[in-house]
Amino acid sequence: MPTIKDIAKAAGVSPASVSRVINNGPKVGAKTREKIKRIIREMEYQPNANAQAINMQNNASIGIVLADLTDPLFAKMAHGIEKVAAEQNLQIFLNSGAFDRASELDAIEVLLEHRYQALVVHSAMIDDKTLIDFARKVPGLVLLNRYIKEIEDRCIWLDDKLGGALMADHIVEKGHQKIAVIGVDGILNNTRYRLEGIKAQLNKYPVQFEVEMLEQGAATYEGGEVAVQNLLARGVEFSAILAYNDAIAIGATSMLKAHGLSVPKDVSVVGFNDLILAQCIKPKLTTIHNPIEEMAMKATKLALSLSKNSDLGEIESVADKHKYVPVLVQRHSVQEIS
Amino acid sequence: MPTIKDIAKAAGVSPASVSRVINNGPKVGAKTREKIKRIIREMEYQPNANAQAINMQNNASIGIVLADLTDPLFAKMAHGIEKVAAEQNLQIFLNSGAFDRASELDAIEVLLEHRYQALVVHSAMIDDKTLIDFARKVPGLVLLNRYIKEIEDRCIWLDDKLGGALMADHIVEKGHQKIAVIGVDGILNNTRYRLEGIKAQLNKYPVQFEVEMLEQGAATYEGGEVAVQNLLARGVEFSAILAYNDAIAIGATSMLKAHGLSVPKDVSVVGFNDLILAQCIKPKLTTIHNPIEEMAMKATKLALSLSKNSDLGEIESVADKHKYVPVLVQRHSVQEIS
DNA sequence: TTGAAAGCGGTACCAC
DNA sequence: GTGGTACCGCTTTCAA
Repeated sequence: MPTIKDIAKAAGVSPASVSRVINNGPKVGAKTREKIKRIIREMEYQPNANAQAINMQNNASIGIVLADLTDPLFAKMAHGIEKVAAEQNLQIFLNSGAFDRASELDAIEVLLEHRYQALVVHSAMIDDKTLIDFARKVPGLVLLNRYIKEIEDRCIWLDDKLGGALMADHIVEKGHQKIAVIGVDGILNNTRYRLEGIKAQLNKYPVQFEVEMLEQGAATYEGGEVAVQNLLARGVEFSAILAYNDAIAIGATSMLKAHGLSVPKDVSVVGFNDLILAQCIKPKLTTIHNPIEEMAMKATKLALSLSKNSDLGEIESVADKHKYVPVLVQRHSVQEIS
Repeated sequence: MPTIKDIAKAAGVSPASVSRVINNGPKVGAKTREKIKRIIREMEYQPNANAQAINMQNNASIGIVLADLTDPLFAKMAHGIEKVAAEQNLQIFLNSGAFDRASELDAIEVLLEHRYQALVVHSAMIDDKTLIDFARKVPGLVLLNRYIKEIEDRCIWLDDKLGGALMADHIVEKGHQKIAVIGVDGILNNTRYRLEGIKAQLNKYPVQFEVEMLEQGAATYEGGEVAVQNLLARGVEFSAILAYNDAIAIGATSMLKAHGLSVPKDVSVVGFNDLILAQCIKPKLTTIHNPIEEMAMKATKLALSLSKNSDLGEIESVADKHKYVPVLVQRHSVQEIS
């Protein structure tokens, strides 16, 4: 693999000139430039990005860490990030955490070692404190889909509490009183806030949320099946299920059917995220729209500008611009009861 | 951000010793080692991966290029790659192509510039010739989900023709004669081979495949809806649909229902890939299982070993080990007719 | 316009 | 064991 020196030699010029040509720099004679370009092509020269990075003291591409590649929400995030990267003609380097604290940490560490300046990280398993440290150390690090008060200006998050409230409100307005909730194990803040939102909203009505109505499991289709299984086995009565996400909602629906319960006739179900999935199934799922793609785009832009210019002088309130609002999408999985 | 020299100075040792400690090298006194380690921790030193790479003449992580992050099949690929990367304690750098020739090319180029030695690329839009050139230039480059005869030892692919045949065979055996096919636009080889498989198999029966039975569109849920719309609008008669993938099959199902046609009573539908989606919907989709995750794992292992040792001395036939076999999964979207 | 040379942050060989 | 130092591939002054 030829180096810049090989090219220089072959072209009878100095490495400096070759470098100038590579970077479209000024101060190179037209014919010299042409000649060098030709040689570069002939010898199939490819600049060594590592060597470049070491000199430029930075890495222009944008690094992203995703907690879990298998979550369909991921695709939307990645897509959003990709969009703005493409606009700016930047490459993205994705490092996955595989939903486990150590590998999430590892992923960030590696990106840092490669000196990526703009980092978008979607961490599910790393604790606040560690993240705060990272954020303080790396100006271009932005947290996607996570809220940490101390560094809220570096977070892009969804108002999960409102999301929970929306679900609760809708279902109560439709006359439901016995409301089961399927949450998710783990330290995810999303879960906690959504649950808080649900409880808070329920309390505004004469509907009490009892702990036995809560079932926790995996954030998947199978998780939904199991949760319903458990609910039924425990003999709890419910006319509605509020699920942590669409996959769970659909798994739940399927298991309900398996037990001869029809949705929404016997049980109403509400999902969360509004993935394409929600529209594919019968009945179409009533769910909460999660503007994750927009959020991802925003996070990317923010990371990019922070990495270039640590002082953005944001006048507007951070909360207004960094907090995104979920919205209820009514479809056909909820029925009014009396 | 401290460098190795800063650490050396602070510890009162030479950069060489620090380097040894960082790389767990031998020939460092126990106390010296401890001292250096302490300073490294105190100063929060992080090795510069770019500088390391430039010296080691290589990049240990594995680079992957995926044609399209929004395809759910992607998640499975990524997951497979991730699995083996984790086993080997390697990081993966993913660069997405966003389903467009130029960016796929770009993605490969960038990975090459960073001198990644092991590359797994899933390219949908780049032509054979270009890919062959890349493969010849880069020993550790493996093509996932693609077959190119000239470099078949560097490809991991699905027997798409067989997949098509499986679909055709199944549907004909169930008594269907009027069989519509929904394919996909673009240069994807998968489409072509599957279609060939379908036609070839159909020809073994007294069932003729007419070109008007073919509808091409996007490989998505919406694509399936549109395709059925068109089929119906064109007035073609069919009792079965063979879809390029599950998403299309589900979109088609939905549109059929919208037109008062029930699956499988009025129309039978067969999908492809056997994603989780296929089991979520009603009726559960009869489809072709695509062992893409296994394939991805294999491709990764292959890339890794090729990058280390260009001569593997594979005794077994390449085709046996690189060609994967799709299998029919019967569920409830196909009905026998007479 | 061009080239020489000093780094960038490491690694590794060679002395001691 | 430890340190000195040339060098990896490239960028960027500074002179010429």
